[in-house]
Formats: sequence, structure tokens, C-alpha cells
Amino acid sequence: MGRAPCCEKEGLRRGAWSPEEDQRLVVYIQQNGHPNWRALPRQAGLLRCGKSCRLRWINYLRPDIKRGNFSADEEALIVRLHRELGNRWSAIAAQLPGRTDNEIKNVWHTHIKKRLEDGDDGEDKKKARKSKLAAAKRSAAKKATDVDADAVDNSEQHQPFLTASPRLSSSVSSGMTTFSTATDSAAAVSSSADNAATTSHQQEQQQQVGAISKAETMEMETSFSAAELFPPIDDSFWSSADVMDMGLAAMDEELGLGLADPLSSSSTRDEDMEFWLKMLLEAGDMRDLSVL
DNA sequence: AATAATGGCAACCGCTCTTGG
DNA sequence: CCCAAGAGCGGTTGCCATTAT
Repeated sequence: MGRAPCCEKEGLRRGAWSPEEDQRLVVYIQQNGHPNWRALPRQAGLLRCGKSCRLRWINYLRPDIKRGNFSADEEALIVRLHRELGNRWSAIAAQLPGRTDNEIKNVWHTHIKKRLEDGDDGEDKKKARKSKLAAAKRSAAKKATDVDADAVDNSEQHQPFLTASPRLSSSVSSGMTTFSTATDSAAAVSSSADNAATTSHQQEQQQQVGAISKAETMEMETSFSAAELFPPIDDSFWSSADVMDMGLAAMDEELGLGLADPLSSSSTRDEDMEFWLKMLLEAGDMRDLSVL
């Protein structure tokens, strides 16, 4: 069976998603759905492969994504399901509302698998434990001497997903809520849009976002400019976009966005976030798409 | 303080499956 | 039934942060 390349590699962006791209994707899908992933990037004005867009949406931007640490129950369920289903991550994910196959896969490989393997001890595993023990001792010693810093450390340790994009990590107040990362901000935006149907997961998520942001805010006690939150996309991105069939400006007009030229934007971060929240809240039909 | 090793997560790659003409 | 396109899935890699030496 012949297989066409999933996308034209040339001229497409790769790597971490920028906040602009996240928002563009979220807004487009909320308004139009995703009937055709392959065509979506062009229609949404994104220089991304369709697969990349799909992955980003499925794993991080969907409104119903549950973030935060896995509970003991969830981990136990994963272990049980893995025993029954093997590496069928999507099937396992189907049993864990709000969790994605990618997330479960990562958790399995980085946490659960190791924990299970600890049953059959090898010398190096003993070493590792010894090392961990030493680290714990050091940590405890530090705790005794540095209580204030510890509060922040703990919040970060216990909420790893809330700083899931360390590369983009920043803390920003929107006036309505506080976002900690690009991913979180997008998720929170989605949650806001989905307000009427807010689930306990989403509430939990919002609480967690608020919690970590508080800690980060306390730690940093700094404010960020719009340019810091939405760093300018490199020139090649925008110049490439200019030659697209449908330019970004046209796309923005069609979508009601104002992202065609982020460099020219003099709006503040708060204004930007309020704009997006307003935009999403006004898109009344979005809620119907939140179950995608 | 500097460097190396490790952990953890997001994203990509390439294969299989599904669907429509 | 055949074929191609698109979607979905699982494995793997790359990169950054943290920890150890």
C-alpha cells in the first residue's frame, strides 16, 4: 500500500509550539472542528504538518484534558489495563477520562515500569535507591534550613504537569485566572470557553493552575511583557506565511483574529489574554465541539 | 563551580488501519 | 476488489531541567 508523505516537510515549522500557534489551532478547531487534519494547517494559517496539529490538539489543547499527577488509583488502573491489553495505549487511555495515550505511555515508561521493575532487584537498582536515599537526606536537610524555598519546590515537584513546558515557562495573570505555561494557558482558555459544561476535571485543573501560578508568582514576583509571553516568531515563519495561498491577515480576518503581525502589537499581555478569553467565550458553538 | 549523568516530557517518525472512490 | 489518502497508533528521539560527582 503506497503511502504519501504525511506533509510537505519544507517550510513547515517543527518542534515546540508557540502560544500563537496554540491559540490559532484552538480557535480554528473550536470554530470549525477538524474534519480534515491534512488540510487544517493551511486553513488555520499554521505552518505545521497536519499530524503535528492533530497531536497537539489531542494531547494538549483539547478542553477536556486532565492535567496533574496521576493518582494512585489511576496508576493502579494503568498497571491492570497494561497487564490485560499490553502496549495498546490508546485503549488504556480510553479507560482514563482526560488522559491521553501519549501521557500514559510517558508515565508508564518513566514511573510505573521502573517501579514494577524494582521488584527484581539488581545491584544497580540498589545503588539507585541508595542514591535516592542520599538525595532524600540532603533534601530533608535543606528543608530544615530553607522552609520558604521549599514551599515553591514542593509545589513544583508535586505538579510537574503544570510546568509541562519548561521551555516556555512563565507566569502570567490574565485578570480572570493565572496561567503558568503556554500549554496551561491554552488549556485554561479552552476551559473558560467550555465554562457552561465545566467538569470536575476542569475545575481541578483550574485550581491546580491557580495553585502553581501562585507559587511561581511568589517566587518570581515579576511581571512579563506581551513580547515575553508571546515571543516573536522567527522571521522565516512569517515571511513564509506571507506567500501562502491564504495569507495570515486574510485568515485572521476570517477568524476574527488579530495575529497577523504579532511584532506590531503593542497590546499588553493582559489585553491579549482578555482578548482571547473574550473571543473564546463569544464563540457560542464551541461548547458543542468540546467533546471532540 | 564545572561537568556529567539522569529524568521527564513534548514532539516526531513510520507503520498499520480505515474509508471512500 | 483494488488502490490511494487520511487518520490513528506505538515506538523513539531530542531537548531542557535537575541531580550527582
